[in-house]
Amino acid sequence: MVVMVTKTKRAERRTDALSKERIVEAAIEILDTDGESALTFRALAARLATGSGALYHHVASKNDLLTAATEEVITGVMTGLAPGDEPRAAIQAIALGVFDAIDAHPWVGTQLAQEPWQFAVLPVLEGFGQQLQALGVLGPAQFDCASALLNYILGLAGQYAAGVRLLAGVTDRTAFLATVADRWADLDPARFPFLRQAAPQLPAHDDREQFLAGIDLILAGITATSGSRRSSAR
Amino acid sequence: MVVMVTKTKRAERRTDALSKERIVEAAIEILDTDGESALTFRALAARLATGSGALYHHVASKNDLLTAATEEVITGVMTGLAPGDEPRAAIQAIALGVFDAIDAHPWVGTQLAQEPWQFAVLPVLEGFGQQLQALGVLGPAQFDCASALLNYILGLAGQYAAGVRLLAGVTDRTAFLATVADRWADLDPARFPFLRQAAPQLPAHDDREQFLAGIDLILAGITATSGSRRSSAR
DNA sequence: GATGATGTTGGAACAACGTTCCAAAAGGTT
DNA sequence: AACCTTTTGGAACGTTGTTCCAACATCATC
Repeated sequence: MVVMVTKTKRAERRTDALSKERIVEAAIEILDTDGESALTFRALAARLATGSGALYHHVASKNDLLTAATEEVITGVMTGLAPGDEPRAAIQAIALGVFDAIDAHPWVGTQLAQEPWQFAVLPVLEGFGQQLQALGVLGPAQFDCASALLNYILGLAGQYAAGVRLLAGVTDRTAFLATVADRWADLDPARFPFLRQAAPQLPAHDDREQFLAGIDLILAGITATSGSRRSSAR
Repeated sequence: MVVMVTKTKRAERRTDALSKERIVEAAIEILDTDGESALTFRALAARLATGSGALYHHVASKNDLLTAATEEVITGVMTGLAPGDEPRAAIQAIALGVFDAIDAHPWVGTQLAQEPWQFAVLPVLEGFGQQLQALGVLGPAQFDCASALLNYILGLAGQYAAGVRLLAGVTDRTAFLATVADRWADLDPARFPFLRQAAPQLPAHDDREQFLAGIDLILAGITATSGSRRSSAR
């Protein structure tokens, strides 16, 4: 009983001690509950009952903070994956994991779309590459395919995050899509026949399902082009 | 006096008169020459030899300004396309047009990746949809495929723009990619075998070529899954 | 021409932000 | 106790988007 209080006083001295982990955790809470625009160093300092200057002893900048927060979410996604799947299923699992993470934390989508060279994307790209290798994709095509998958996800990340940003309080995504559909339906019929025709299916569609459809499309392309025969549709 | 009929005689009053077109034009010049961070209402007012307040009589907000500038560039791309092409070639032409526009104006990439619901993306999506229809893609798959192509482009747009932002003055993109490659080569071999192996080909690769490879991949997937013949490469 | 009405201009002012600075406090070591 | 290092927290700085408002220009009407 008495042995527990031996060393490491530093960690236990003050329960409210500041640390990068605690700051990132508080930042994620603010981002999740009040949105990206609510994350300011003043709001963060207020929540942690400290001053802005103290935060800068643990965090280099706001960019550093957002990067760390994104990293936290993405590594959580990648470590939670079941290994040993069939390559195609594994790729879908990775993609869906990122999608769900962005669905739960839309600010991650903004961050990934805006800073795609940050560390957080590397585990995703690595995961794609490994599975493509397992799929039998050869040489430089591996990187092309992995990059295509990643770009597709990053594009959707930005789109999804922007949608949430436009909602700004409205929790109903269907209502948002209905608004977009209305705008599409009012477009010039001569210039936008396709969008006018596609508008009705916009509010009804399932984001997650369409996302997976895109992944399957790319996977089908990979299968078609990387096999022994080259399907030149000319 | 009840005489207040508007005659809408918005004639040209002065040659140096302010207008939304002139403001957008000046904004594009600043964005192109000095980068996205250089575009402030003060810098814009200085370049147009006026005050910030005057600008707000023609432009609602900075977002409005960026949206208008992006629209200007994208409509320029879409109207410059030669019609009557074969569908697959037409899709590639649209994609390459957007890619080249982002290459020439990296801030367009930022804008598209960040605000994908703005008007500027609609002509692109419409173009894809029309060509897919011509390709014989049926029903809801049209929208899935068009959306996949668009998301891929938007993801690459953000990635490309972020790369330029990180360069910040260095004109050599190869040098930037070499830096990234070095960082990849230093990764943990146990966790990142694929990226370490892919690193050497990073500085050498052609962005435009890889971009087209991704488009071809998606097109191959479309052909494989939606055509009359199903190329089951199993 | 003079006169209002209407819209434009330009610069000062405001609130908010990220960031820096620094004096006080806390903690650890001798 | 005395000293040094790290941490804290709040004030202050410079910059941003935006608003406000007094001066100005333009034009239909007297």
